[in-house]
Amino acid sequence: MPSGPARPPGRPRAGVDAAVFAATLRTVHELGYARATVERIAAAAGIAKTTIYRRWPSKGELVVDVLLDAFGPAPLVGGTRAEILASVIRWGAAKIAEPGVGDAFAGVFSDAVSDPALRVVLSSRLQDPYRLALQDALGEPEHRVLFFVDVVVGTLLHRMGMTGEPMVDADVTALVDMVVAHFANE
Amino acid sequence: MPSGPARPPGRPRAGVDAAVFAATLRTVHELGYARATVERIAAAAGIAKTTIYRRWPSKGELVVDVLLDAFGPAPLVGGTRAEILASVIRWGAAKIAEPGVGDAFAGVFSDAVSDPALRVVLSSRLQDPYRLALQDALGEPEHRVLFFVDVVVGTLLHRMGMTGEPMVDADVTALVDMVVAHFANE
DNA sequence: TAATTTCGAAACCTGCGGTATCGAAACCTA
DNA sequence: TAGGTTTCGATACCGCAGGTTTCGAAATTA
Repeated sequence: MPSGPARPPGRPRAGVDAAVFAATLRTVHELGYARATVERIAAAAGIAKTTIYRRWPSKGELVVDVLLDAFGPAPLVGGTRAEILASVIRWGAAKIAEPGVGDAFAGVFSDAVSDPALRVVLSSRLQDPYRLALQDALGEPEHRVLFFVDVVVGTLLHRMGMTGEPMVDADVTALVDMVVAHFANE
Repeated sequence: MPSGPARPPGRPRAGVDAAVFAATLRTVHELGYARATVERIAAAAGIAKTTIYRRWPSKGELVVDVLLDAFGPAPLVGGTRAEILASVIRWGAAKIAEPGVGDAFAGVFSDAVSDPALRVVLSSRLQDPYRLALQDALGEPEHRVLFFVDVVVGTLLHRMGMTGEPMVDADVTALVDMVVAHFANE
């Protein structure tokens, strides 16, 4: 028998992560980021507020985990550099357009502006994995990929923040054209 | 006699706007947007918190006025379309890099994400004047200029929000190159 | 059954945006 | 100088959200 680490004594943790993630997106989508209080999210997930704070140290870090779960790994397969760039931009735009995802992203980004600790979490846990994967897939230096992320994510979030609606397809296409023309030169 | 509107009776309003604007930028620069409370801003300006709330209905609208004062009119003089685009991008980047301005911009933008009323104010009082001036100077339709603003402001604010520092000159140049190549085609 | 760990419910603290109150100060008119 | 009007400063206050503490009940192992 592969005697894995024996289960420790005591009541086991309930598997509530998926329910909390879904409840967070639903609540943020319905009420907006600021009115989606931790207490309301817990109620929507059918658990107690204290259970959330036992797993996540702050609302911001909870939302970072929600976004990691919502985005998943970036699809970086593709032929030419232009195709890779276009597909990752369209993938990001589509994810941000999903109910609650854009609001959650803009909200946690906003919180991070005044919270250096959260900014580190956002940068290291959410941005860095995609940045490293892009550096690898494109063979670009770090600062060029960081600029790419600033342009794509910044543009999509600015539209979301100013209008409350995700960017329409025609403008996503313009973004793809502009960015690909700038980065695809070999 | 040019009987202008006679001064109404009662104690005249003190001219505190300039002091409040400066105190807001200073406080936001030193403490960040969230910790720059209205009470601290008032203290830095040497006035009472109630005096601020007599003039501005909310912290968000105060900061919008601060930004209007800090940015001033956009410099849209210039020869070619490319020159106009480049100069307005560099002007925006330089303003956002001024102490407190970038933090205040990112902060009020963040607040607007969850506050539709503030979003309307931000859009109509801050974005629209520059958008209209750009439409006029470039002869571009509204949706193209809105896309331009999303790209430029979104990129600059994303960099500011993720790193806490304004965008360095080399990256501003890359932004200029990319946007000009996309928009300057006649 | 005893020990251990998590859960839920509730009370609680802190800080901030925003409001209400009220006496003092500054101005105009008579 | 006196009276009316408006703004100012100080203070207390309210609502709400993030986050903490407490404690008894539930779920598991040994």
